[in-house]
Amino acid sequence: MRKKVTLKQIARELDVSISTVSKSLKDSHEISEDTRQKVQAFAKLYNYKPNNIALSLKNKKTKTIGIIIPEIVHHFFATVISGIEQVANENGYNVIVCLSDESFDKEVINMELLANGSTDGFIMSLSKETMQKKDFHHIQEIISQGMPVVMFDRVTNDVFCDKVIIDDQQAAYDAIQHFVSKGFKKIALLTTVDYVSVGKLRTDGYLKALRDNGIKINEDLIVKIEDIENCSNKIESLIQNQEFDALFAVNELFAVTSIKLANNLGKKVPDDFSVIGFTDGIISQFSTPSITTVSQNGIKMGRKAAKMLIDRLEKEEEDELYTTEIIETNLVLRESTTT
Amino acid sequence: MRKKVTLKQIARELDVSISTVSKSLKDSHEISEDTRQKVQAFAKLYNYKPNNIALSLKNKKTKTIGIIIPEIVHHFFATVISGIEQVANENGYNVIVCLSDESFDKEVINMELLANGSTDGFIMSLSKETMQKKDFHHIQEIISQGMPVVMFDRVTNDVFCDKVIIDDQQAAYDAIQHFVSKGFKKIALLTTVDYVSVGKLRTDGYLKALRDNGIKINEDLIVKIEDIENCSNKIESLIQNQEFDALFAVNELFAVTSIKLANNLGKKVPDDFSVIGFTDGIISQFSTPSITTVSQNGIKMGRKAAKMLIDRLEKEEEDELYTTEIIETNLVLRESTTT
DNA sequence: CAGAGTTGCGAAAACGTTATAGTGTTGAAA
DNA sequence: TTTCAACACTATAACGTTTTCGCAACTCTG
Repeated sequence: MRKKVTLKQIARELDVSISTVSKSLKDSHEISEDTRQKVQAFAKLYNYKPNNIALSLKNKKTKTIGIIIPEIVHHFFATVISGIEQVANENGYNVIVCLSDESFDKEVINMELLANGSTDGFIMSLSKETMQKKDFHHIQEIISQGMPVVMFDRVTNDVFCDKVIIDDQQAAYDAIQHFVSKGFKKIALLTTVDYVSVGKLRTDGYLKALRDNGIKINEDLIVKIEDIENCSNKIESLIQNQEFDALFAVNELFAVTSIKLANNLGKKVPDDFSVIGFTDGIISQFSTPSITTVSQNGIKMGRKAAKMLIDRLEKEEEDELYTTEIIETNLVLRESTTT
Repeated sequence: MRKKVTLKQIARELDVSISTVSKSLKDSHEISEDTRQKVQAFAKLYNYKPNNIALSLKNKKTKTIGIIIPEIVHHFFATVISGIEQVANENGYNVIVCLSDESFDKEVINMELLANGSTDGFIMSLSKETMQKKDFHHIQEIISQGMPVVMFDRVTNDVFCDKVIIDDQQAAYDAIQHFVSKGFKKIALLTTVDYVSVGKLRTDGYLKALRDNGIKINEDLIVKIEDIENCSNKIESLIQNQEFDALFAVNELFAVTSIKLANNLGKKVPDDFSVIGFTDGIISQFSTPSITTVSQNGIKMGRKAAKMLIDRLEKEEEDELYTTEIIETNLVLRESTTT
């Protein structure tokens, strides 16, 4: 077993000081050509590579970004990580990923652990529980220690930091507008409970669009789903008992589920009603019919978030001006809507 | 801004030595009850937490696992990460994720970087390019430095280390056996080029099952796809020009694509032919018809891999006996096969 | 009351690195 | 010959910890 070689070992072997070795490897002019070459040759032979941990301790920076997200088995989050990783990689950073599992406690524990020197900053999306509790002290604490945080997608106004979001309300508005332009007036909504910020915003966009088009809001057409596992009943009841010609779902799962249930109940999408979903993931692309959807570009979000974080890390003056970047969405037309 | 407090600062404030502070916080009996309480109170007040980097340097272990995978926007890999993260978390480890993007160079660079002190070990799945080149020197090198590596899914026999795989050949065999038991004899295969180890193994299982059942192998029914982006032509040609009553695809994408194309060509699954895919991902669950598939339990693979790595990390005697764990698969029956 | 043991604390080394501040030798200018 | 600079290198501190060892000042014991 060939253990990693250190400066000290090289120094001992060549009978020079550690400083000389370090400087030789950095091509310092303080060291004679002769010595430099000797050291460099030796270092190359033994494949010397500086120890990251020692460097981190010395430089007080780790070149590591902490990512805290609710889950990873989720197309959108996976794309965001992918985007973050791209930019991180381009800038010599690594990413360390922690999953909160939608749990407040896990989010807190993981962040506090990583904040003790393991990362230079954080990119995060809030867990459901955190949003529900509205307790952000762990994030405030970390920011007040001078560690930058960038939030994406699931953000809160209660914390001052950089943010990357899509304009959820506008995106939903556009989707409804699309329906209206096709002549649909009876538009159902499948959404989440209000404490999920993005659900709320998308609902707001739906309501605003209806209002702006002078369409009366029918509460019976609005279904708020709490438990994503057992959403079938509510959706079935909507399809069976209400009359509507279009349906807007605030996520992929609701969209595909409603299509499947409609099928079972003898209704066809888009013949009996059109469907627009949210988040352009695998499901929307590959279900039959494929689903028209509001596409949130996760890669772009991730790249932007990483760029914002690294920018802040690499300029020394502390800038108290936080910005919120909005990533544009677009409607991807597929088979679940009539043309 | 309240910067993190260190032992040194506490020592200065309380006018004791650093050693005393450190020992007090560890409840050492060397320190008087009085001093201990004073220090602990102060530390609590200022929310002292030891610096991970300093600890890593001192202990020569980082409590961090490096994960190197080809991509993350991929349901299977995401589930594996999820499994790894669970076990890592339970054991006080963090995970640092690097994506090779299927590139040999990126795989090498990332591993070498992390190997310089950043992680205690690796869990990895080979990139396509690495498998094609059959160049594993970077992995050998890291193992020879005494850093444990666990490979999963895309592994190689050329490296001695712990591995976690599914029995690809057997799983494929079972899928074909299922077809045969339903009375199908003309079974098509949609597979990858041979250098993708799992593709090769699944193909072998297909061949063996046919042979064992005395079914003549018809090369016209075997389609090897190189470029996953442009697989439509080959698949269409298969569906149009060949006659078969069942189709086995070595991944989800091939399965769903063939169903969609069949649809376009006026054929219905499972009425005209049955389909079994591989990997139980989102697509198989949500496509219409939903797809019968060989389920590889990614979570389980990840958990197992993490367990193997951590076991090796936490026992001091170097064990040269490497094991290969096989995670069982099972056939999830859905709508794409007749019952 | 001398020697031994206990108590409570501090000094120092170590992990691997870099940067700053020396130090001794040489050669040249005054 | 003195003085000063240049050269080539080393020593040391620092990053934040833990841990071993040493050392006083007590408290017993006989």
